[in-house]
Amino acid sequence: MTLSAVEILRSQSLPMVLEQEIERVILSGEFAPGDRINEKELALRFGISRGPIREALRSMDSSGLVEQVPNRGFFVRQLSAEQACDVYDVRAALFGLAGKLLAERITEEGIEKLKSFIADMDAAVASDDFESYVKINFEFHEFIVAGGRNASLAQQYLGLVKQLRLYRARSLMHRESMQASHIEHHAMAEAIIARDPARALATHTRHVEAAKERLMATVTDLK
Amino acid sequence: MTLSAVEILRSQSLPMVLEQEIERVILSGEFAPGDRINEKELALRFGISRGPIREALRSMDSSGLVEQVPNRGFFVRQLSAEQACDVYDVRAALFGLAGKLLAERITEEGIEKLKSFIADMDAAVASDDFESYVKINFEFHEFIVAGGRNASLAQQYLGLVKQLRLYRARSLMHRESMQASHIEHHAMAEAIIARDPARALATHTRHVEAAKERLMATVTDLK
DNA sequence: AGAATGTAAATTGTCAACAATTTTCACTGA
DNA sequence: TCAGTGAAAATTGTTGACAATTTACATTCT
Repeated sequence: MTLSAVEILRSQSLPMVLEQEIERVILSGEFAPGDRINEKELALRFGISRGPIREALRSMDSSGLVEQVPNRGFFVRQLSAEQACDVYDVRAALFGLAGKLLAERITEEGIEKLKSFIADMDAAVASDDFESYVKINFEFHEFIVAGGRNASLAQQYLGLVKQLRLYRARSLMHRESMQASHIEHHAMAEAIIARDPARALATHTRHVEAAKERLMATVTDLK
Repeated sequence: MTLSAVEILRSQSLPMVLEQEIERVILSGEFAPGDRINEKELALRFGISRGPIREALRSMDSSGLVEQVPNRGFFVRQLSAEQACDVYDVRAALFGLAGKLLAERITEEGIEKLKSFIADMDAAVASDDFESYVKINFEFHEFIVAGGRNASLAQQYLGLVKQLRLYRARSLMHRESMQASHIEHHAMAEAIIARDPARALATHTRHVEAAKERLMATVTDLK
């Protein structure tokens, strides 16, 4: 059921749209972590006044994408290696919960969908198609989180993933880690298909922890 | 090390202070869940214009305390029983992580502090002093979360606790559950003192899950 | 040359007014 | 009686202007 154009405009206020746009600008890397955000410049760019811009930025402050310093303005949030580790740990806990809930609640059709994700990634790994793998991998994780049917969890988790993109503002996955990561996917899927919540919790948590370790192994300044 | 008055004023902007004030008004129950928030009224109350009020509300929207409906304004967020359960599940996962981290990182002095919390609550339970128990219990939980030394975790966790106060806007703990709750505290403390992360994870997660079940047992409309 | 100082420019913080939308409520007609 | 209608009032959304603060930079002094 798709909403009509007018419905969308009704449900989306200007600052809400702005939020998505500014988010896009930041996550695209145009504004780098640590950069100061000039309100006037943004207002000019979108052809509106500073009021809605500030509202959108205040909202993004709460969700951890920007930081406000009184009288100095908004800055794109910068994540240190330690902070990124912290976020990864929280993400691991939440993803574990998502796996557990999914194991409890998944439907037969869900299991079929899950299997097709795994098969598609199998193919991508076999043909060393990194681009496809990253794309499917992303959808796979979204599927798991959405399948937990817990709006609070989904919101928090997605917020953390956005925050992590601020760390080094670059890809969170490297080609070399593709196979190792996918082996974990198999263990996760097995637990879900077996509808084993405890095992799903463990495998899903471990998957994010491993991703953290793989990423941190590539940086030198980890204290 | 306490900040000087001028330091505090430097670090706190008007909308930031407003946020705390409005939060206080909401959590105190003066504005009930579902109530519409009149911007003009708040502006008049604090003697300022609507701009900073709106900024503060936008921020609170992101953290889940209010909801904005385009052209209709801000409403105090209302949590259904199902939504409260969802939040509890997320909180349980985060608190489990806090326990795990604390078990890994707690100092000797931390362990002494932990023991004194337990002793104080033992005394409160023994003398059936519910008021004291609630107060110490709150500080005990804050201590655990802070001890995890993970800012992201602490922020998310505290946000969820605030959200839960919107459910029935009333006490999340009843006198009858004091003893049951405290038995769990002992198990948690044992795991921490033993510096056993896995057991800490399990006992802390279970503690919040049990709190959820105790609360939900008192309401009838749980689907 | 380099640090310190003072002034101008730029930027953020706040406000009051206006436009757009929703809500209220008296009125009408079946 | 009550659903429908339509203006009036109230409320939200947005803007441009002004005040407060910070930043940039040229000047001075050591």
